[in-house]
Amino acid sequence: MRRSRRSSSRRRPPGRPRRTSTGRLVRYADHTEDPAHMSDQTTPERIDTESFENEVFEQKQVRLDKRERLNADADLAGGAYPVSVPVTTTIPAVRAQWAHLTETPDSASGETVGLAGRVVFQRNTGKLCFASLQSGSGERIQAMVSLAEVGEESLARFKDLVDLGDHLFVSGEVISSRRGELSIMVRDWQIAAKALAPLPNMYGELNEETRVRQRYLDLIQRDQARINVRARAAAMASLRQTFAERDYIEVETPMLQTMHGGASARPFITRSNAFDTELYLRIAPELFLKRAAVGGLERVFEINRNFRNEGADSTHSPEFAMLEAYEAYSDYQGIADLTQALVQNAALAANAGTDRAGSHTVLWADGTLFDLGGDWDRISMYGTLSEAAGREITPETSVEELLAIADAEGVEVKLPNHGKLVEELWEHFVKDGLTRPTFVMDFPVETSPLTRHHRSIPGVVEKWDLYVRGFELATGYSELVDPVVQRERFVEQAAQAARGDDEAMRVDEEFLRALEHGMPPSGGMGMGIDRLLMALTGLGIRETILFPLVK
RNA sequence: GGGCCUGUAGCUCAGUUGGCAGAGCAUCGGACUUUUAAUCCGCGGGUCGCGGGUUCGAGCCCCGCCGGGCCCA
Repeated sequence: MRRSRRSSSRRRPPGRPRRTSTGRLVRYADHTEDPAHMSDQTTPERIDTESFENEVFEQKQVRLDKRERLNADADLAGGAYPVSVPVTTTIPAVRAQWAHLTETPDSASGETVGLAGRVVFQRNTGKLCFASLQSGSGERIQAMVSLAEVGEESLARFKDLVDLGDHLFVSGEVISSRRGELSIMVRDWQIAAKALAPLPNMYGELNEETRVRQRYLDLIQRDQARINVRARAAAMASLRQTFAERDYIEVETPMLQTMHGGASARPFITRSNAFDTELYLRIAPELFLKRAAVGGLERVFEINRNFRNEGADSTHSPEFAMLEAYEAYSDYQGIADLTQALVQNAALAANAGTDRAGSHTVLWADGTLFDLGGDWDRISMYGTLSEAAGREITPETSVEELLAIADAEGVEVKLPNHGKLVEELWEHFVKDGLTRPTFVMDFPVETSPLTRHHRSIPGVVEKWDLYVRGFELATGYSELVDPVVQRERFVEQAAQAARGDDEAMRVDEEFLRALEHGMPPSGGMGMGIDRLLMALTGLGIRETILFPLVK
């Protein structure tokens, strides 16, 4: 239904039509442009549908009208959006303290509390109204508004002004209802914040796109959405604690870089007005963390965002959180020990407060129990590839021979060289067979330009990939610290870039200059934080990121 | 980049062979002092993602574009 109203003097010029997520055009008066509070109290804001076709669907118009009524009889501190409400406690605290009341229906505590929550269910009868209030944590408590307790006027106002989705403050006695529901028998109530947009159905699920685009609704509506956020926060805190226990220092290195490096990936390009130059969003923090290591930060880590201008799917996001850590006088074996501890401690943190507390076995969203405990296997890339392919494959195996195998197996490799072929073939033959978390050790040299050559096997580098749940969760190295070899590797990468490999690195003179001052022998590691959460929760990457990039 | 699926009311979704645009919840009006997705009675609410085309007639068929998902490379 369309409401037509005469506008007051503050009529806006016609705004551009807004487009909803489904593409539907909606026109409405933009109340957010009001100079907030004074206008709330003084200016009637009416939607004018006659001259400007500002259209607001009925449910929103009803709420806009209620907002005005709330503001009309309130002082500056109150109205539809009061500056504060006098809470004395929280919904979870009341539930915890008075849980026993539910065992004896229709009982009273004698205690008065003030609390607030979002109205998620409403059951209004003639002289007794029920509202379920939900806290941010998802816990609920029932408010009961009775004619006998609040009087006719307050009850009528409640029924008139309170909608599903509003934040509501109630003050009253903690009781249990006749059905045993823990409740507040309201004596005073107040809108804590008026919702103009209607709450989605609280049963059933939002569709996947709405869950991602309007995560706030997802968080209001779905337990798992709240659990995911908390699991991520717990895992992050756990990572930092594990590092702190080992005397690591956390640093933050540049995200805007004049030269991107530290990984094989295509960068986002942006522009600095001040420097009048192109800048890259970093693809990895590695080259700065190594500068830190040169400077004497012997145990250093960073948890922050990287940006890679590549495809987005269920395991890749253009921006993603990454952990990198470097430890002087360690190596790729030592850093594997650290990585296992980081992940296992994070699993403990994710399980804290569940029935799996103290266990390394995590529960995935599909119901699978996945054991991250124990010591994880460390297998050889060339060894397991040879075994699976049924023929000996070594760093000496020729490109021609590898290409023949690839062709026979239908494996395509862009710009093939020995290293890329071995890695692709390994993924083809071996990767999918891994079920337990596994370190895959000793990679070909071509694809690892920042890694030290193996101490005893020619042609391979001291690098591992950690596979969990079928994807690469982390990668670790004995770091290359020889500046002469590092320069040779950069030059080779630059040649590949010149041949059209836009993932190859460029020669980074500033980084080389730092290395020439001497970096201690070190183990280094990088881990995808989003992927860690995927391993802990069994979710897709868009579920582990609170607000994933959407077009 | 290719293939398949998908977009309809505030939310979740139906929509038959091309023939008046539907349901549940939500909203609006009414009844109800113990409800649990309350119930009962009644009324509204639509740029069918956008733009073309075919047709007497398009939510449906065809073409293009946009958004989303899955699979493949």
